[in-house]
Amino acid sequence: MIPLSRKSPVPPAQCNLAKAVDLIGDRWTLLILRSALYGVRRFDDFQSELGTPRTILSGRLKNLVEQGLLARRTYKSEGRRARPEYVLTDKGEALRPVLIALTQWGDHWLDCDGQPPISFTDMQSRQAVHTAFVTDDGREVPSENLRIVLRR
Amino acid sequence: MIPLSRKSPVPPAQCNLAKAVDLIGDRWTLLILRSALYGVRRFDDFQSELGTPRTILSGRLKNLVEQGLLARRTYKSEGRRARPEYVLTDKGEALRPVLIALTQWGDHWLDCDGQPPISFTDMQSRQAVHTAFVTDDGREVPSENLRIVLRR
DNA sequence: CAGTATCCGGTCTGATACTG
DNA sequence: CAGTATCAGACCGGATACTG
Repeated sequence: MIPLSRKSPVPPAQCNLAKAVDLIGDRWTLLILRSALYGVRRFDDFQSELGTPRTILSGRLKNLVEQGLLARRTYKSEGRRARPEYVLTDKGEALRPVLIALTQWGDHWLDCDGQPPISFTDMQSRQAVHTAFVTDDGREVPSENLRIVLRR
Repeated sequence: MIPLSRKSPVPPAQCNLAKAVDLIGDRWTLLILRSALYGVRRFDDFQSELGTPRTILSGRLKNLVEQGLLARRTYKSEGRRARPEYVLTDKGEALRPVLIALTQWGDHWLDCDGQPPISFTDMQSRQAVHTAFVTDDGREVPSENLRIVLRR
């Protein structure tokens, strides 16, 4: 078990986790990003899929654009009217591991009865994939073996 | 870039990500779990570290206990009065990879100026560690190579 | 389609104070 | 220490209606 401690090694205010939570820690934002990671780009597609009130969705998208997780672009296919679309930036895409890790956690711990509705495999080997900690030379490290290193 | 899609392959309502967001998707809960992962266990330690209003903290802890992420126990060291403490369950501990992945995302994308305040190494080899997707036989898979598999 | 404008009711928030 | 009680204000969520 984790040893008792009176204080975290890094105060929460300095921890970027706190900032990340400010950004994406609400009921809709993570779900919007989920949809975006699956390729949804248009206002009404987000809206009908998530059921988000339009006012809220509008605000969340605006905020995600301001924060640089989504880019608002104008898309025009021939013979059709131009439409805005919201596509993930690199910064937004980089959240994919977080979202997948959380999804897998939910599949394992929140939905014990059935099979998880979704899983992930390596396109090449077709093997199942899970999230883990690895060293830079590719060895997997169990989470009990992690040590925290502070910068001074 | 992610191909355009009108709908996610799994509707959000069936996705356990949505349930997970309901559980931990608010300003305080993730931060409480962060502290817990660092070994904080006591009400006032959470409170003074996070600055959470006591009423809120009380409610969040209660909720986390109900959901099975924390267990409320009574701890007594000799010569001292018994105290309640909140310790992570296995279910709560299992969120560690999610929290670390999000922390590392924040360190990389939110804090471009400085060094990240914290990093993680393998206790044994002392090498730096990052979160990644791996196959069951331990090969790392880049996130572009993930394929979604739906259960029918 | 892709939004903005408004409005109302509810929840969250945070401060203060009090108890075992 | 570890909470509960109370209260005012901010913010959020959802419905409805209206525009380009």
